[in-house]
Amino acid sequence: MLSQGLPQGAVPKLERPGPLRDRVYEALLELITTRALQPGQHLVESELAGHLGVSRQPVREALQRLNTEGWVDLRPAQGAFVHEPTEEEADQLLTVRTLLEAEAARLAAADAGSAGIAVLRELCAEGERAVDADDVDAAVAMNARFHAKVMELAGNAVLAELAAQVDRRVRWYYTPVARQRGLTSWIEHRHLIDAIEARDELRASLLMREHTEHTRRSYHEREKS
Amino acid sequence: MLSQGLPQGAVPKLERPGPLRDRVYEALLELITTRALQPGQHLVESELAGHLGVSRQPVREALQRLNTEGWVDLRPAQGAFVHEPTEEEADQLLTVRTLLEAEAARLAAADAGSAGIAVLRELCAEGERAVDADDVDAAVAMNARFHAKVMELAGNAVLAELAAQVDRRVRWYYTPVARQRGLTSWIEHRHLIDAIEARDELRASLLMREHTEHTRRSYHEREKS
DNA sequence: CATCGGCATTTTGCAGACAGTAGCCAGCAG
DNA sequence: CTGCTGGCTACTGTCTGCAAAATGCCGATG
Repeated sequence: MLSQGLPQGAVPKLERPGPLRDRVYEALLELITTRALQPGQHLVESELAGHLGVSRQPVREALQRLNTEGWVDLRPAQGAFVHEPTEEEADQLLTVRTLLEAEAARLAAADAGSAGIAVLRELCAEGERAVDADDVDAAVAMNARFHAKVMELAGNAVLAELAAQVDRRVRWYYTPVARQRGLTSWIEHRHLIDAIEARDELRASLLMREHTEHTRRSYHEREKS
Repeated sequence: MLSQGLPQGAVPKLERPGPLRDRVYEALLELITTRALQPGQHLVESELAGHLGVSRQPVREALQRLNTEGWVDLRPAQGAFVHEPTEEEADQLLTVRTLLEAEAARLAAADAGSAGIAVLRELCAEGERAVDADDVDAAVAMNARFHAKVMELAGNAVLAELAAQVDRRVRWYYTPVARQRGLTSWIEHRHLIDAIEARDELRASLLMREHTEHTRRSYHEREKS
């Protein structure tokens, strides 16, 4: 009897490696976002396959997905290239992000429960601690989790999925500047939570819009220096 | 210097069959949107491959793309199933569409040229003619082109791409009802054009929001009958 | 010296083959 | 009759092999 003392939970589904293509996908995405693969670089299937220790097929499927999500450009009969973000595209992407996040804030304000608000406050506090400790990586991570939680409270799965993709790309483009503005960001978060708690949809939406627009402004200011 | 007098665009690039996976993708998408493949149906790779006269590989890649775009659900080690839209999801999708279209209308109002507005009026007139002729298919097609043109005038490629995906899925969900309301729709289009021409961003945005919301209302009314 | 044509290499696109696994049915013990 | 177990089937996931297309280079030529 092997199946005797399994203490409940903790073993949801017996850790399976999952489809290879997904792991390849995540590996490549990691390499791209960390700039290990630079924009414009030519990605050779067999090269990646050899480097990751798999065949070309999973690599192909991962590249297909990265292509539809806008991370790589797949030119027919020529191969995959890491997407090169232009100024214009970055700006447009930020516009869309502002739109999606503002709507999420509005929806969250419309029907957030006290439990969700408590979580937001907790995340916010944790983020501020990270900033105080000068732990930039942790602060960035907490920022992402905060926005994701707001999105979750909005209760719109479609919106959440789109925002997740857009957000990730925005973060890719704006990482340098995003790492800069740590403190003021969390003050704005606090105000946003207050608006959500007050069920003030309009104010929550405007605050979030302003909040994300600050990123754009920081970027353009940085550009001058 | 050969590349001298090429009057920009207009060169069809010598129609080539294009990658097989793309054609498979479009074929499958057509089959799904036309309900030839019903929601929940199990798609067997070898079956599709045989039916289309190609190998499994292009089919797999097409399914991957359809999966990331939300048309099919790809359950590991079990295969692909046509996505089954739920009431909740359809509603959420419509919310997002409203959001994107309204923003597009605002942006279009912000910087549309007279040339673009002329095209809109032309499309509108053509749509009305189709309605008068009771040509429902043409009217639906013109409606899609009209919205696409507004999106183009917005000048935001990222927004346009997202909206294109969302719009197509919305049309899939709401085809029965969408075919109904033909005439009033074009009156609203006219008002929208007026607002864009007047550079009235707020009014354009609100009109578009109202316009797309009508679809939701029509759907819920239909539900009762 | 510049340019054009052809060749070789590289890389993708596609097809077929093999292994692993989930689901199902029959058979059997209780 | 019911519940379990074993094997079977069909499908997916992955790997390898082959042919076509594009690129870049090199030599030939005006």
